[in-house]
Amino acid sequence: MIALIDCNSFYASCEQVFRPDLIGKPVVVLSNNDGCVIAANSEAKALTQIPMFEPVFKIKDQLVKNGVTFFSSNYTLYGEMSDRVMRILKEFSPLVEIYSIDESFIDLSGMEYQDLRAYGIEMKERIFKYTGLPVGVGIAPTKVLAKLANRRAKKQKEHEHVYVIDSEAKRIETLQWAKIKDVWGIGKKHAQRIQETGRNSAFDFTQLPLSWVRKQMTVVGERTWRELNGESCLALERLPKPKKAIGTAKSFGKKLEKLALIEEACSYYINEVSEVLRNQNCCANYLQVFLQTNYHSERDKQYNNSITVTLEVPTNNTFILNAEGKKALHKIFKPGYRYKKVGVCLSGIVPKEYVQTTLFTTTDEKAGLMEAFDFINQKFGKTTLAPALMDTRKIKEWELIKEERSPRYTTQWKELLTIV
DNA sequence: TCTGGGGTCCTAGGACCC
DNA sequence: TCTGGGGTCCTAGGACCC
Repeated sequence: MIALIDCNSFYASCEQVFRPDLIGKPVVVLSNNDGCVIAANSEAKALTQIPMFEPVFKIKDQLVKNGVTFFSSNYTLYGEMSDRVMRILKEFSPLVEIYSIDESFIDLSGMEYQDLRAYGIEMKERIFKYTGLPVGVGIAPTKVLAKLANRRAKKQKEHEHVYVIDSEAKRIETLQWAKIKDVWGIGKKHAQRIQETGRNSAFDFTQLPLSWVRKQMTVVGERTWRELNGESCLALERLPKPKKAIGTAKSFGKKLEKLALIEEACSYYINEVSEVLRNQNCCANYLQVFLQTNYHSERDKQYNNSITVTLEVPTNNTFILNAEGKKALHKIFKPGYRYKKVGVCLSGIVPKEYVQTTLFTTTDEKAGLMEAFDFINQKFGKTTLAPALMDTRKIKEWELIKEERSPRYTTQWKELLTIV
């Protein structure tokens, strides 16, 4: 058996833990630049029918009128709260697959004859007691069914956030209850294609011939079909897989026209992704840089371009990547546009030990430099050392807007919760 | 005025090899 | 008259996830 534990309205719940005055009140969390709604607690959902990813400017009046509290996203806080939850889950099973910031699959094999519902309730209660975060628990023989069980736990009040599929009758009942679009792995397009055949529930989907599923939905759809039918196809992953691509791209706080400012943002991103790459003990073969104007705007002239640089020797060296990134950016930059976003992406990722050098280059003589660089930044703070291009001395004109960010209660001494 | 960010996997088709 | 068979690698595009 497999359990799926996920946190209810995770970001909003994290904010409420440190703001008990908001318990029972509507709370939403906004995306970077306070652009869209990315999380809403049940009170907020009930009150205003807020569609996720709705641009904030369109609904701000409505939110204010209904007394909704909004927060800018505070990923430092959410990441650390997530760690706490995952650590508690490890007390319940030796095999925990962290699937996302707010959910994990855990292995319960060998426990089939225990009272799994009681075990699920114990998880839920212990997590709430230690972290203040509410979670839902779904337990079933396969991952896809565990996802559905979790959904049922959350949607049907009488289950009190824990639901176990431990019999054929419960499996069928749950499949009949679930809509096809609610199944994990079936998105908008496939749901539509399935509904066009006159099938609406997850159960109906399991009755479709496998040949049809395979043809329309590839092997991915076939696995979903089998998992729903009780055949496990998706194993739990003990270790996180190394990343195949590492990228970052963020919208600027305001539109930018000057190359120098875009260059600065680009170097920040390269600094970030190369650090992630080094933590994975890898090097990258390719560096992609892209640049975009605001495609929502009808008034602005549009321009999007990207360029992929093949590095002479795979590297994770911030300075080499920065120099290459700058050259690439100069190639695609065109003056006269109001730019919205710059992004970088490292790919062709290989383990450090496998790097193939050229005939005329020796292995990186300055390898120790990056180690020292990371060590110092870890000890004294993120950008204690940084490429000059980043110019960390001044206020960043391109920086994200986060007007309503809560304190980083759990990671910054200066931002600890104070009780008056 | 204002619209997020970071990923994965699969397939078809082209180009190429012997 | 009649033109094989078995592969690999790469990329773009589609679909999905949180």
